[in-house]
Amino acid sequence: MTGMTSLHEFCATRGDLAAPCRHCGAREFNVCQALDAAQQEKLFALALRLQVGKRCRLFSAGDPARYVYNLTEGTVCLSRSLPDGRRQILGFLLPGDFIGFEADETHRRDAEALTEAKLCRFERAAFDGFLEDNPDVALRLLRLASSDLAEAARHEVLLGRKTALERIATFLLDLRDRSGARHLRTQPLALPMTRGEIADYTGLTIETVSRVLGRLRSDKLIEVIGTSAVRLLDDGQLERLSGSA
Amino acid sequence: MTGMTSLHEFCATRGDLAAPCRHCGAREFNVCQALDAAQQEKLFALALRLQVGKRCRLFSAGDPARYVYNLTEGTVCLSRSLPDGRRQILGFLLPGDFIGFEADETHRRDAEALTEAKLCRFERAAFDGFLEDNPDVALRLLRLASSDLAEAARHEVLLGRKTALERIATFLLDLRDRSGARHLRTQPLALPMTRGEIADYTGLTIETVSRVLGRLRSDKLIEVIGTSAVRLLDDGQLERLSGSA
DNA sequence: CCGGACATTTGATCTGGATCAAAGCGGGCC
DNA sequence: GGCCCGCTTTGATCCAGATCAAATGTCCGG
Repeated sequence: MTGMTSLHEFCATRGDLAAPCRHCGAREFNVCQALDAAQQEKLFALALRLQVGKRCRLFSAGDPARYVYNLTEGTVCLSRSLPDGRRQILGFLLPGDFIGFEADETHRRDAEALTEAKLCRFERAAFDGFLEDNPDVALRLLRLASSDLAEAARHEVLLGRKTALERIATFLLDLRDRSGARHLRTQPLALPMTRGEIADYTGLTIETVSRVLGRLRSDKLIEVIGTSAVRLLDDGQLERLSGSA
Repeated sequence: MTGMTSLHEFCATRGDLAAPCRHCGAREFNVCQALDAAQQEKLFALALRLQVGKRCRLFSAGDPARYVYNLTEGTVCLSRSLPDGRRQILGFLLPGDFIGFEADETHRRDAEALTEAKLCRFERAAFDGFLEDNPDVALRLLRLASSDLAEAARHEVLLGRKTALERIATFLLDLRDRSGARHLRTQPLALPMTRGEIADYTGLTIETVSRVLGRLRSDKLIEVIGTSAVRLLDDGQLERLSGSA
């Protein structure tokens, strides 16, 4: 409990009072992408716009899955932990990512904001209803879930078979690509997560993450800017070091 | 290429010549579950029943995703490999599992039969059409994809944060549970995969897998029956050793 | 601009699992 | 039923990354 903000600190605005979707940064991604005007209006009527602070826990594994979310600003991480506290971070979510959809009524992961974040929140029941009325959206979501699955597969390869150096190179390149796809700045590339969070994503320790970043820096493959940004200086070499191709 | 059978060795029967769905062992699972009679008939009309031999590669990462499959008998493994040959097995599929659905037009994984296997194969385009006409099936598939994602998350925890002993205990308990859910025999529990495949699933080496199984055996937590079966002798202790609870 | 708490880096040592190297063995095939 | 060939087990050694232990930054609040 390190000063974690909680649900009652949400600063919430009703859908009809918030900025309309056409100004939303996440509009062109994922669920919201390619909704027609009528669909968008209906979906937006179900939405509650939220802003949450750094370290805010959106939900925890085991919680009833009452809501689904669409991230519009900020970074959120999904993780799962073992009873003794060891944690595996499953991924870092960026604006446009869809969060919290579960097969049954229970969350299987923890979701925590790494930065201040803004989200659209939907009641699960209402969202399910929307999906039933809009099968094309359900199909889009199915495609999204499939690409999440492909991404999980790449992460499993990273965790099961890559060396520390390969893991960090892969992490940096992936983050750069994902950030770029969302039109976020990639040079320098923001690292909204701590070294500890990078460690929990890559299956390493803080010290190893730090040492590998140090080595990449002294090899002039990256420039480390403060503690929360890097510049990738040699994509080709990083690619080679990533082990993926 | 160790005697791998390939596509032309498929022994294929047309849908209308094969045993009807009502005798299919996979009928009560996944996609086929709870289809009404009319839907089942339509879907079956699209199906080609296949039988493939041990080591048969169904598809490889990078292949165009022309078909989706429903496994009805046997075991199939999904994997991804690095260019230098290191392999990560993502999961072992049992009868009832649905295989090969992709977000775009390309497979992202390799799929290989570990035993002789029977499958229903559907043209991707025809299957997509069926989904459009049957939104309830699309929703079911979406739910399936979500639980696959939850399973991938558990596997990421195993690969990123568990010890060798915890990995093997987890693997054995999971396989037992999954086999049980499909009404397969669990005592003794069949291990249709080699030690090398267990190693590639758990992110370990063959030697470590063998040593850990040896230790579990000498601790009287399992009985090793030949090379392809085990008996779990102390679920509570295995559970504790699995690190998960 | 300063202080102080926490994040990060760096260094020394340890160790779980990998790697290298031989035996066992099992089960498919004739 | 016997004979291989490849799988599996077992043993000895090694090493990448973990752990333990200090420094050093850095950023935030006052």
